[in-house]
Amino acid sequence: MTKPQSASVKVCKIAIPVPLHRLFDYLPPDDVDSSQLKPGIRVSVPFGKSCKTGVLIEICRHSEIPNRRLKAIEKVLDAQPLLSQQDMRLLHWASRYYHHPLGEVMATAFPVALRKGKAAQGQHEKAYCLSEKGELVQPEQLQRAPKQQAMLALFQQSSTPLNAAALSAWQRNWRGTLKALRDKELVTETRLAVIPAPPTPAQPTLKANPQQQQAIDDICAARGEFAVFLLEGVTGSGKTEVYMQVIDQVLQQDLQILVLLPEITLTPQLEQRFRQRFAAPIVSSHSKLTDNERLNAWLQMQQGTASIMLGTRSALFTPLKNPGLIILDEEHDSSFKQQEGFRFSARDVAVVRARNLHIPIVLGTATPSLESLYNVKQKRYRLLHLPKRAGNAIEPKFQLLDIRNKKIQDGLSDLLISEIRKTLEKQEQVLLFLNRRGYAPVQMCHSCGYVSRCRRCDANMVIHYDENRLRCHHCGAEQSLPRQCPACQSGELRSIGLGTERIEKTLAELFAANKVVRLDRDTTQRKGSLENYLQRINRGDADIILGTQMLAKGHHFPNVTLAALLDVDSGLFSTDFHSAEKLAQMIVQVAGRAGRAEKQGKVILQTRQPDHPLLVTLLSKGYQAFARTALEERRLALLPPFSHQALLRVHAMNAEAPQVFLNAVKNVLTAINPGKTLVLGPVPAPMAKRAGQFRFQLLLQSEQRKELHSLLDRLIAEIEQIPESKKVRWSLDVDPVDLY
DNA sequence: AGCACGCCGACT
DNA sequence: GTCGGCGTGCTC
Repeated sequence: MTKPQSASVKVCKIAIPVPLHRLFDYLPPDDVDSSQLKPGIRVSVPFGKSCKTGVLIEICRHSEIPNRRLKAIEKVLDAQPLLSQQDMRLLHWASRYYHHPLGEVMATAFPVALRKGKAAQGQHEKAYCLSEKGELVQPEQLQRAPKQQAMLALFQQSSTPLNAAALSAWQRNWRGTLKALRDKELVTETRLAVIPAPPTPAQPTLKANPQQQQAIDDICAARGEFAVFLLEGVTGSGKTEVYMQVIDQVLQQDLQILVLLPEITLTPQLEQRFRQRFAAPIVSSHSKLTDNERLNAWLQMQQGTASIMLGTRSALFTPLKNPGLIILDEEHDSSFKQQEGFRFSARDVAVVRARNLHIPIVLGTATPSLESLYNVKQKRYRLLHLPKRAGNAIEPKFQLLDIRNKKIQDGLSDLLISEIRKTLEKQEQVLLFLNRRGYAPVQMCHSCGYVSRCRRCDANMVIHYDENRLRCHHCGAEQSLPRQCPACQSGELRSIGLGTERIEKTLAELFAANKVVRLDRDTTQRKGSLENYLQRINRGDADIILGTQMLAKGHHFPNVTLAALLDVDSGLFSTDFHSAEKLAQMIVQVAGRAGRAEKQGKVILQTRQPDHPLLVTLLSKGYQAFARTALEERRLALLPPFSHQALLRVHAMNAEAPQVFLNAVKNVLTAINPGKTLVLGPVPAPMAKRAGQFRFQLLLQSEQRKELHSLLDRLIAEIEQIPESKKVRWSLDVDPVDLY
């Protein structure tokens, strides 16, 4: 039985996570009192053939859609909105600023469990412990089942119940073994309390040096008001200590702290330090946790039962019952910018969030982004500078190693090899950095020149000898490694270029007596394996550490005294104007890994461009000087931050459609453009074909942010009218950081 | 983005 | 004769 529809029927505007720039109208559910329909609650609605979880935005009297076509909300999921009005405002702002559909923006504020419509209730996490029987059984009694034997021993050694995360860290396929032990009633299931056990006694705070104290005082003086601090300090300058002492004071006011970090790899380390220090509930949120773990963490911050959250980019929108402070560490790191879908910058949105909440935010880094330095110049951010701590590590010595016309074996020059040997003889560790994984980026036939290209991308397949496969790093396509040239059937296939896997094999030959550890996405894919490697390295159970990006991200390797970047040149010649900044940050960050104790470190950069101004300025005058020069270049070229950009990206299966569409867009733009905004393109994307899709882009640039944004508003309305838009998929990237 | 509908090639 | 390829269109 349905209610008679009176003239005063209300219409609910729902934000649904689909890439469409509009809200969807629904009738209120017939069994629910309208007082329960508060903006911000989640609702389940029929959408097309399926059901989706959306957020109620507003209730109005009328709909543009004829009433008889309206469907009713199926279910109200929340009694109260889970997000505060301020956070809803922030999401509306982000949707407008990034010109991204509100439904998708709203969805990113919720953990996956809530996006799927789960109730906003904490889930007690499953854990396992020994049964009474299990405590008595000797593992040796399970002779015919070595895996069960090992797991039983693990339980007998552990003083606490083990959860899924702990078991995964122990072994990848633990579920089968666990089931066998539970069937034998040696292990039983328990539930872990949501709130962690009473924390360990807090460690005493260290005595801050004068500069640290100044920073702490400045930040604390801004409590309860909006202020942005750029905390610049090289590795070893004691940034974390500043964070912790400020956090301590915020905790004393019973306020919460949100700490954002670039990658999950850093979270466990910092979490451990925080747990030793604070007698306050700490939760973390990153992609290696299960949906329920992340839901629990989110709810505990929302309800105020946890005081500190450590999380990655997606933790930015975690609701805070009593917000007190936001800390964003490694602010220069480009992983704070989401690179698909809702392409937001967690750093920039975090600043806006702090402003809305009237709380301070601290951006920490050893290598500030040019945008942040510019904001300091504009007096929008306050700079706090921590010099290197006296008595701590000595500045590493840089050496530009000119490898032109030098003998070089798989990317390692003779001079570098002898430096490595010298370091190893002193029982010290070596760190080698190459930002390319796999064995070699190209496989080529020596007799006919055939190259193994990806069928779906404008890219070559990368050789992975370890798995005996060819892989495309852009679409994930793979095939087994051919033994013969597929084109001419000759056996002369060669590996061209370098990857970490190849260097690893060369190092194993050159330094057969030493242990080499390779850290890249291929070797650290498994949960907990990076932590295992890092422990190994710090135990001294590794002599040469070789790896990609992830090496440059803040890990402490106290015994490394030689760091080398095997190929800096590939970073020098990119079309993207950000690349110089990224390379400089990378060099400084890698250098930060070397020589941290009393031993002076050495940093070697292999290059065929020893006179390149970027390298010369950076090495002779330091990062600050480099940044000044780079900013001046941006100013002269009117590039960001001296102008503002938005990139319209388009892709389609059809090769012509993207360009045809963008030409039409350009025509529209010339008609509505007030004149000062530059329209550059359309041009093919740097990788014109990727995963079978043809890609084009159009860049808009303006000195006035307002002008750019009002143009984008009008453009989006017009785009939907362009007939060609139906044949392509398009998206906007506001403040793009890389043009891929 | 999903998802269904719809019209043309290689299979039982 | 059908299964299924992806071009097209729609979602309140």
